[in-house]
Amino acid sequence: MAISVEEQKIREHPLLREWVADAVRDMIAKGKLKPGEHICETRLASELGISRTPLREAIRLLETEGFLHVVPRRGAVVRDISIKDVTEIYEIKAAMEGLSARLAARHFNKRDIERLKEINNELAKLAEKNDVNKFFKMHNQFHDYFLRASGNERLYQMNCSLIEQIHRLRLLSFTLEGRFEEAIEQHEKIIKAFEKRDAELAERLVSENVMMGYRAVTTKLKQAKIA
Amino acid sequence: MAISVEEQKIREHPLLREWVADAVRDMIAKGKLKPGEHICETRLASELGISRTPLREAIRLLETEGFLHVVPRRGAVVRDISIKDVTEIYEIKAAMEGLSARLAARHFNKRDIERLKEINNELAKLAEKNDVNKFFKMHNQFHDYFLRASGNERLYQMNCSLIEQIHRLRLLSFTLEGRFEEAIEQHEKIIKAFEKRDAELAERLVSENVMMGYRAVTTKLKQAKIA
DNA sequence: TACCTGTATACTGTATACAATTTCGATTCT
DNA sequence: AGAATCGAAATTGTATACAGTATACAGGTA
Repeated sequence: MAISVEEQKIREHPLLREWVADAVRDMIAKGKLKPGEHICETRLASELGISRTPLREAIRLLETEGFLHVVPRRGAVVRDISIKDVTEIYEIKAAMEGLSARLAARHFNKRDIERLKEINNELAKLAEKNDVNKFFKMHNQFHDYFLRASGNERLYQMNCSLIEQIHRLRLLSFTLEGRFEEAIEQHEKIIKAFEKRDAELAERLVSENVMMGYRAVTTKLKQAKIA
Repeated sequence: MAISVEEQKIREHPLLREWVADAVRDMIAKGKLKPGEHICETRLASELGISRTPLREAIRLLETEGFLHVVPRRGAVVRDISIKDVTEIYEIKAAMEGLSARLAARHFNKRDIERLKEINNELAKLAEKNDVNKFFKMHNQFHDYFLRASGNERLYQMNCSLIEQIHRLRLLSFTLEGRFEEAIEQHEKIIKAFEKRDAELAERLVSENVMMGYRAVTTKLKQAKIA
């Protein structure tokens, strides 16, 4: 039996503002809130069955996350993601993930390398099955591994909030022909760099890997714009 | 005649939440709110002469900026900046500023180079006068120049909110013996790299320049901890 | 017709009121 | 004495009320 919306609010999120932020992000991802659309606090709050206070606090969060653009006394509008935005995000992402690889390489041990190999093997299996969703999740785990291992908590958090904005686009990009194999191949090279304890090489390869993701995403984006 | 606090709130900031955020940041910087100290919304709001609503919205902002740590249903505490935090921030800052230099180098023209030289000349003059505050401001302008010229708006914004957390520490670090000269010298090398249109070199030099700032800050920080 | 201008309406910004939770001290029990 | 428990006070979370501002539209004027 389905649980009520009321219960759901409490279950995963002790705080309404976080539940609301997730809900709004979801509405944007699903296209229920369209780019450029103005958000009326009164209406949206009543639609979500809450008051304006937690919604407004969620809006502040979504603003810093880049989902909304807020003009004083005019309210929030859903930000459109242009190719320019995607470029900006990927430029930063490449630098940050590259940095994390360099930092992580300094104290990577055999166990870490093994774990990366395991993940990449899993990716190979999922590629065979052509399971885009699971591949995407596992792929993120690969990258998360050295972002976390970097030991720089801020780096990890900032990267998370950055890629959340392009979550959907990234997912979509994995439906491109040959995308799986390309990623797995590059991951292998990255693992080898870690094995050689070559931090600079790892940094460069990860950066390049990210920028390959960028090309995939923009390819998809252009396809979508035409269609 | 001095204008009232009420008027000041409106004058610079059309929005109370922004005025409040500035005020709280200032209180933290001035030590009026100490690290680890719990923020009581009711009390602080009345102290500032406002209601809890805009204060709460400011708290959300300051949380993402790293000034406060918020535990659900327990409120916000002022975050202490440890050496670990400073390290994290500088690692990211070095990568981001380096990136901005590389990006900016691609479309830097003679006018841009001239401007950088001008700033560095100003810095030399201020160093002579030993004017720490003005030197600090002008120094920031130097770095802001290519952060803006990178054309990556997010990069600029993210870097701003990052260094705001260590504003005071950075200012303090310029009181170190030989810090002025060191900075000016490195700036000259950076300018030369831009002149040569060597983006990679510019990136590396800027990164190194940032990490030199890191060493200066940690030196001061350790001095302060002992004193 | 094009352009003001005034007014009604809708919406955001701020304050206040109420509910739920946590904190802390007094009290009791072991 | 120390641990456990209960309850009042304090504090956060949420809802609502009110005030000020922006928007849209009708009517008037050049």
